[in-house]
Amino acid sequence: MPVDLPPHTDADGPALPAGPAFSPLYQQIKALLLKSLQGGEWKPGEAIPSELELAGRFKVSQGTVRKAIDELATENLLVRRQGKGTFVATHAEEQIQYRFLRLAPDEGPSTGMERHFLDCRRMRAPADVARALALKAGEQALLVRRTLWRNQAPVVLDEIWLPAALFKGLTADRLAQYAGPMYGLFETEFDVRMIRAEEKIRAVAADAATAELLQVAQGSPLLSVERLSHTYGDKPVELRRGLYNTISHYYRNELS
Amino acid sequence: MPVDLPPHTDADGPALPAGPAFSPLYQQIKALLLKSLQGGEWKPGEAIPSELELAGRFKVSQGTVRKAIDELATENLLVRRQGKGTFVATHAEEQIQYRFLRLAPDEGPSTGMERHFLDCRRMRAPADVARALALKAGEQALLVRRTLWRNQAPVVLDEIWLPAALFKGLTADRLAQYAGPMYGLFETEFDVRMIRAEEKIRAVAADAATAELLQVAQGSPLLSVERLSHTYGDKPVELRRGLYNTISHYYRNELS
DNA sequence: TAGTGGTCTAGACCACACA
DNA sequence: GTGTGGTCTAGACCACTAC
Repeated sequence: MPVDLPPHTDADGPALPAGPAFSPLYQQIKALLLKSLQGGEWKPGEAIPSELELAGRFKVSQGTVRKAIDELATENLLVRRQGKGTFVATHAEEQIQYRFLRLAPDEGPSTGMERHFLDCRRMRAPADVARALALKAGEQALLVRRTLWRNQAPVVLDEIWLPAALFKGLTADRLAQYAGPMYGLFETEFDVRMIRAEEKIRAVAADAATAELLQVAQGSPLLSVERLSHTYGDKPVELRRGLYNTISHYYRNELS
Repeated sequence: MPVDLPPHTDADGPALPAGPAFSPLYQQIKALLLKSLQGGEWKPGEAIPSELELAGRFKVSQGTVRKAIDELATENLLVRRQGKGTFVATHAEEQIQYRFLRLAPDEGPSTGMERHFLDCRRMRAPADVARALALKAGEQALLVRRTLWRNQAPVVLDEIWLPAALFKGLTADRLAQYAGPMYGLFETEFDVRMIRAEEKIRAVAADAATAELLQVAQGSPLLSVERLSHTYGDKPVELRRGLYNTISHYYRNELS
């Protein structure tokens, strides 16, 4: 690539205002790797080619490939394992903890929670959901509802909105049968990889229906967690509205 | 340093189980830089010596210093500025936004908020506060209470607990006079730098006193944000209990 | 023993800020 | 122009994993 694509600012005509800046070689390599990931050349959990091989393929030094991979690794798209190789990140084998779940119990270990699926319906996406998921007007969406339990008590009620076009054949049964994180099933069965998400968190009062499902009094304060998840290319593919009972759990966050 | 401190695993006796592992040179350099930061050799906002100079001082290559600085920069302890130098991170000149405040308004720009200080009292630390701040039994603490306002309405009520020994002379007046982030004042006036924090978030119901201060109905759901902030060496130096009215604001978070 | 990622070096050159 | 961080290279060697 360095032969065809000099790392300098695009040499062309008189200087444009707010020009194209400057793209380091390793950023170009990173973009190429990203394209391969997006194109499915390497699947989640698989190893990508070795640094030396990639360096040969792209005609750059190993150090340059390294820097590209470094950035993808800090973004959690790749995982390096010394002596073994570099692997595509996956939600399907997060042994310890669900990667995106920030809920921790006040006491005891942060073990997995029991999942109960309530229903999985196909319907026209409401306006706000359609907007968040960038669906065309009237496009179909799936609504999955489920609860998460710990110690025989419900803690979380999730409403999960998905573009129906991407998840053909998804049913509550299929969800219930799959062991492991939901995002793992999305990867292996529907080829949808969750890369990044934004959450908006508020405190709300439980309505009657929610109160019953979470076994709390109506009006009880609940944590409302609205998550918008994205795949490659920052494409939104899931809108998840969670209500958490934070009597014996809390949402943890790190600031730096 | 590489002369006196070979980067190999500590050569000593028969292999211990779970041995001391192995410390790369750049990690040792990083530790030395950290010590200088902690010791106040370079103050927040100041430039540290150039990479070349540090390389000379430590007798390592520029690349090794670079990697050490890289890590400190991604941890937000240092800030690199091309062409100018590398600077010690500071809360005192965060022009855009308070670094640790994750509260955003539903609409409009995330501008600064108006601060009203209610009081600043010195007292014996309650047991839970003492435990969190690692204070000795009966050691004195400061309790600062304040509200944050936007658009002539109160949004946040903070209870801020500080070790009295570190903040001699802190008063509500002094806080009110200082323009800019509170952590900026802590840096310049008390030489306490906030590096990292953990937050535990829950939904709670407003009690009578809180309801009045935040101008909401008693029992209204509020976001409870308990923040434990640390300086160098992971020493806890602030326990902050915030209650946020999330009617027109939300707590934002990024997952990856 | 071979292959992979991880560390370290030395040197050349580029982009940016500032005087 | 000088000094700073940023990029890129080529090569040596180390640590970990697997066979």
